[in-house]
Amino acid sequence: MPTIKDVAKHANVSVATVSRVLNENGYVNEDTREKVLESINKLDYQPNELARTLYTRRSRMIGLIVPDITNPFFPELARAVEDVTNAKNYTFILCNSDDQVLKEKNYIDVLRKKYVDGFIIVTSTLTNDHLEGINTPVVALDRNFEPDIPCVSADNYHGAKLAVEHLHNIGCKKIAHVAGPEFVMNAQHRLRGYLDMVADKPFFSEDLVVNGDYHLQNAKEATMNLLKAHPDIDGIFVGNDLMAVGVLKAAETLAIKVPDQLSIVGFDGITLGETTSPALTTIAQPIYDMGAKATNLLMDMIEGKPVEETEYTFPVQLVERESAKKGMMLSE
Amino acid sequence: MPTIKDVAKHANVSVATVSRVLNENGYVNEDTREKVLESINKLDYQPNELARTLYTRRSRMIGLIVPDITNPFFPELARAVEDVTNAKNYTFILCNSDDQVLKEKNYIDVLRKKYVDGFIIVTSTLTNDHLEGINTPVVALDRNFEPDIPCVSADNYHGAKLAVEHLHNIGCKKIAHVAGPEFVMNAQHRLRGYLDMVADKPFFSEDLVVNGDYHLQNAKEATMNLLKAHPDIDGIFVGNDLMAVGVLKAAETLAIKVPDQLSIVGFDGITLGETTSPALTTIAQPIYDMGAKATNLLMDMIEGKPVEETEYTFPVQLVERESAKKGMMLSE
DNA sequence: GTGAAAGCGCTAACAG
DNA sequence: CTGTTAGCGCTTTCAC
Repeated sequence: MPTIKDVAKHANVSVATVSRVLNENGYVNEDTREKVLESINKLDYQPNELARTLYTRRSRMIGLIVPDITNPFFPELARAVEDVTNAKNYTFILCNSDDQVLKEKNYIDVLRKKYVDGFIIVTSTLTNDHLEGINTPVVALDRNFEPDIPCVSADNYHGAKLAVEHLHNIGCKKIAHVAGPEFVMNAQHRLRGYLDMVADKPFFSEDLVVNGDYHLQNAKEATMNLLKAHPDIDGIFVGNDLMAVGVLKAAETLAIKVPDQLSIVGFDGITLGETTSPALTTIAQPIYDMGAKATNLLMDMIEGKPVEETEYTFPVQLVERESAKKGMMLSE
Repeated sequence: MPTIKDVAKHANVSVATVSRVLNENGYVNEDTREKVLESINKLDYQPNELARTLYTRRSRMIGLIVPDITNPFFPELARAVEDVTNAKNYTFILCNSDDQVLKEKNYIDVLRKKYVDGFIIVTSTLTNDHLEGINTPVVALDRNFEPDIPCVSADNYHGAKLAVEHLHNIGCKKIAHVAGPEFVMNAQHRLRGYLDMVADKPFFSEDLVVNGDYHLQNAKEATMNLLKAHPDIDGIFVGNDLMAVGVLKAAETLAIKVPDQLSIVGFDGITLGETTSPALTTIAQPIYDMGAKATNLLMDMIEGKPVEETEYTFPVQLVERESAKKGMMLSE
């Protein structure tokens, strides 16, 4: 691999001059410019990013930290981040935290040592203390974790209300909620949305809310218990689509027909929801747009552009598929 | 951030000495060692990986290139790679190629400039020509693409036979195949396995094989056409689980009952297959083990250990769930 | 306009 | 055993 020195020698100039044409910075005679460019071409010279980074302290890499890469929501998000970073000639590094602060911290440490230019973090457990002394730009995605860190997320509260409202509209008389982990901000908002819709209804009692931890299996088990204790539940709003699949499974196991006997509405709008039987009615977030927005935002911060807002909330949307339909109680 | 110089000054030694205790290499007096260690602690010094890399040409990073991060198979694989790289103090960079040589090449270029120590590549389109001049270790995963590149994959051919055999055993009389892309090696092997089992059967005709391109939607459409043309098909071996979900969908759309009227066997053993209704009978690969093996293999190559074998084939296994069951034709 | 030289933070001869 | 020094490949003052 040729170095800048080789190019300089070949073109009969100094390395400084080569560097100047490389970075299009400083004066350089048109003729020598041509000469240098020619040498670069001839030698197939590629600047060494690393050496560059060592000096400039910019690596053109960003880190994306997500809690669970096997939840399809995050690959879809990652896909957006990838496209934007690529388009801007950046590289992104995907990190999986399992929602463990320790792993998050570790990744941040490792990546900072590699001079990454910024982080996009999906986290519930990280606080400013962990970020202390980091002057690397950070944007929060999907879950906001510190007031002064720009955050891109969906309108979780409103989405939850939308979901419950829909279940109500199609005639459900007793609506339960399978929630995400308590420590996850968006799960809280979704829960709150649910509660604000049903808390004053006569059918409501606190044990209509169970915890599924954003995991399929946990959701399935929690739902089995829920449905056994309350056989008259006819609608469930589930905190995310992955868990909703678990709820679907639970219903199947108990031989409860969806949507005839039980209507289910999920949250997220991941592709997985289209493929279940019945296909999942859900509150869809603009996943790709959110990922892209977060990435663009981060790039702007990296490039020193001022960030106007600190909170970007994306609208959500009810997607009617099969798991929640107007049924027999339509007349209501 | 303190540098090695700061530590040297603090400990009243030269940078060389600090470097020596850092790398545990060369002689250094126990007392001065202590002293240096103390300074390192006091200053909370962290060696700059980048500067190190520039000199050693080793970055402790590897690249993982996969064709489609939104196919759950690959996150599961990535998960294994992540765990192993972390355990060995490496970082991995995930790249998505969309099965496009151009993107693959581009990623390889970019990452090489960042001095990554090795690549794990899932590809069908890359050839040695593209890797020419790369003296970075490479291992192929899931799909072998060049004879002299070590490859970790599953026994696709045998798995396919297993699948067809199972369909046969439970009484299927007319077994079709939804294949993956022709240019993908493992898809070829699976197709061959199928053909070797059925080519001499009276029911067989070439149009029992359709192409689903390893995509859910394509598989669904292809299957709709297939089932319309051959309503008497009672068993389908599908090239991967993702497509099998599409096949399930197709059957549902046509009001064909699975497994009562039609048995379906997939391939891969991804978690998604447990969550469909009916749950997917499939040929499971040891996905995590394969990912881990490939990573360990790559690490060994990076560390200069000799590689004994060049082909690591993992056994596959029939996982019986609900989409293929002994049905009415059991008596056969 | 262009080149010499210092330096980004670290490693590895080479002396002593 | 330890320090001096020359790089790794690039960028950027500062002279000329």
